[in-house]
Amino acid sequence: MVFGEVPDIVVGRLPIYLRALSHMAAAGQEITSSHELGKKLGISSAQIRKDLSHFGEFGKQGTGYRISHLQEQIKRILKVDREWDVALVGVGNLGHAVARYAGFKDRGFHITLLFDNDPAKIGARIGHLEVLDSALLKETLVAKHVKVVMISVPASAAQQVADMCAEAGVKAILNYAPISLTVPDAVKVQHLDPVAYLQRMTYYL
Amino acid sequence: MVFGEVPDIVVGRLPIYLRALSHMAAAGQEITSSHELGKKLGISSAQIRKDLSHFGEFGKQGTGYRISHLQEQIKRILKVDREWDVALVGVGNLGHAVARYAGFKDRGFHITLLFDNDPAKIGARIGHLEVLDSALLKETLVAKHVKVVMISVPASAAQQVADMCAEAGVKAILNYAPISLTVPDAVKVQHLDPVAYLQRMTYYL
DNA sequence: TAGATTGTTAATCGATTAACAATC
DNA sequence: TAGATTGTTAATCGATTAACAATC
Repeated sequence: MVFGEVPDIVVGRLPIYLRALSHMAAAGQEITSSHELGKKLGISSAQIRKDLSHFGEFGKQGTGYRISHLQEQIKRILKVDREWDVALVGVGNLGHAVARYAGFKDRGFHITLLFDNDPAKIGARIGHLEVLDSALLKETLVAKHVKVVMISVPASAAQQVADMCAEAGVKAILNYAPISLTVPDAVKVQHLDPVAYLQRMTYYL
Repeated sequence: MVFGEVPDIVVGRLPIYLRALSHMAAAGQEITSSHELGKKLGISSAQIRKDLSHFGEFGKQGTGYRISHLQEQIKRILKVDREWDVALVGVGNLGHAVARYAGFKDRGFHITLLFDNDPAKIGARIGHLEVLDSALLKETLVAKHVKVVMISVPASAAQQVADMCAEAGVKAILNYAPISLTVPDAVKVQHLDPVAYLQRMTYYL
């Protein structure tokens, strides 16, 4: 049933649904139900139906959801029915691995720019991309209209990089550095700190 | 004030608080307040005080929190006032970078075992660790009493690895593979899917 | 003391769940 | 038709916030 204020927590579950649907599709499955999906994800079927109802009606009573159709719809809602150019800043150990990771392309993201400030890395090639000087970061992001950036520089440099991204008109930052970034309201940030997730689990041990 | 059922969402914020406190401490700061911490993290001061109140009283009226003391207390609560042995399964691109990442050690985690099922990788060394055959995974985890595992194998193999970990008595799994794992209730899982986070942000673009 | 900040309570706000009519 | 499952409403549950007495 639609519109306006969809809770962020609902938006956050859509990629999870999409991921599960992709696996079902890859296994040749064509139809699923809120019950099946919920069981697979450890979420109640009611929640899945409620979440989806914020955006429209995608299923059929008595039958469930056609997987390909639901995938298309969620991709459209999340705006990953296209391909976003992504810049990656910092190509140390982790950044290098991120740059080589093949899993972005078919889920809506294309790494098109690499940056580092280490003279030993600038000019090097990773795959078919050349590592550019971070000094060119802001102007290049502006020139190429890049809206999505991944940051994998050391924690000490991450805020500064984020500031430059925000000034360059970037709207989404995925931060691999173990530090909480502060950005303007118009910019979204997600933090990817593996240790924080580990610590969250050790509480229960 | 204290005990029993602390909401998981509260537990999940403690590592974020700890991370911010570490940065303050590293900058030489000795005291902070719920207001300052909240501002830095984009969280209300009331929420921070409420969260902490689940575990005890760590501050002083009129003054705030002594950073070193609050760090110690949160580390104790999260059980990272010790060092956990961690096994890493899968040392491809990403796993290799994870194995070399230096940021685990001083936050409570020590990677002590590496596994892969690729004959070309088994026996190789990464840092001072030798890559072991995944065929030995279960028995080795049992023998070494490993409770924490990171999985960075392809999505197609992740569930199988998770199953073996659960059987081996592992209690916490950090999953880098882009798939939702199903595990027994006694096992905690956290998923680290960068693309899911990116998709969550493109919704707002 | 005056100012500041905690820990806690109660009120508000929002998210999840249960239930069911509609309908495939 | 009988069985199944959706989309939606209302009830429940839980988390966040506002406010303030206590007190450093």
